[in-house]
Amino acid sequence: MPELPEVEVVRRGLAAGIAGRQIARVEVLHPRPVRRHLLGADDFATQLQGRTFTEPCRRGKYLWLPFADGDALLAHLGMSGQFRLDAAEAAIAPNTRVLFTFGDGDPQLRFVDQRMFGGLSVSPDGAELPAEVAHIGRDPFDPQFDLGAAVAKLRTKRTGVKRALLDQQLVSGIGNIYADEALWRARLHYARATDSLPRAAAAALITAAAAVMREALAEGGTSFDSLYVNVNGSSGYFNRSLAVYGREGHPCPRCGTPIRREAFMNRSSYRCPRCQRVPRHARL
DNA sequence: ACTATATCCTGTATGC
DNA sequence: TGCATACAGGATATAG
Repeated sequence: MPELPEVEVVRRGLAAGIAGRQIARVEVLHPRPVRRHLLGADDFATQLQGRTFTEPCRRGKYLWLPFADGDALLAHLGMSGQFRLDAAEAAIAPNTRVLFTFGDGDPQLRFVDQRMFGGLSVSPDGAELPAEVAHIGRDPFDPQFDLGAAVAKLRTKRTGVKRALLDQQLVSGIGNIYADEALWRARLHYARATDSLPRAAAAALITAAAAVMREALAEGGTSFDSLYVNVNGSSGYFNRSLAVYGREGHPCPRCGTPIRREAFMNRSSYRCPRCQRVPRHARL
């Protein structure tokens, strides 16, 4: 759901909405989203009081909101996390988990998360790069992203190519939706063995993932329902441009063959059975 | 060391 | 109508 383009839309919304603002009060309405803050919800709220946000940062699907003092608020949207900027007097939406009130008044920052796979925590000295994010690979939007290195690393893996795309330590930011779209563009089956993939094919695959995510960002991200929205509560339009994801039975935009949905890693994978043939040596 | 699987969580949709 | 089940899937702990 929120993958790189969606998280970037949120980051930009936060840049406009909270940079430079000082926190007056934090209220944790549900403890689960702050479970990674090991000192507990009360400490989380107390620690944040009086801090001033600077420009928000992102790597892959991780967000962090640095403070002027060098620490940071670390955030992951998980499956259904949202940041919303709402007037303090506006009704509290269902599944609102954490409220941030600022010294300058409106708007409030609200963290809403239905499934609570995401979460917030304070990362000491995390302004530059939180320790919790250090193991995550650079994403394709990162100026220091190294395509050659990513290709080399992918080809050393002994697994299927979709697993490799979803591995955030290899290339970050890609989730189930953009993995399927990239595989379709590169005409690869998800179970194609990474170690049998020619260098050029691997490069084309990662480049396709970057391209589809860039196009999605330009459309404001992908959304199927109200679970992914920007800080204003509205959703992007890229789902209109998806070739295969969520399109079981619809014709492949390239060859017209009906798209197939298959179980994969406890979730779904969508592919064109003609453009993306089962490889001789499939590897899941 | 590396790869694969189970787990967390809630709301919505579907089947009987 | 009501209850049970499937599904959405990101990241990580744990198992192999």
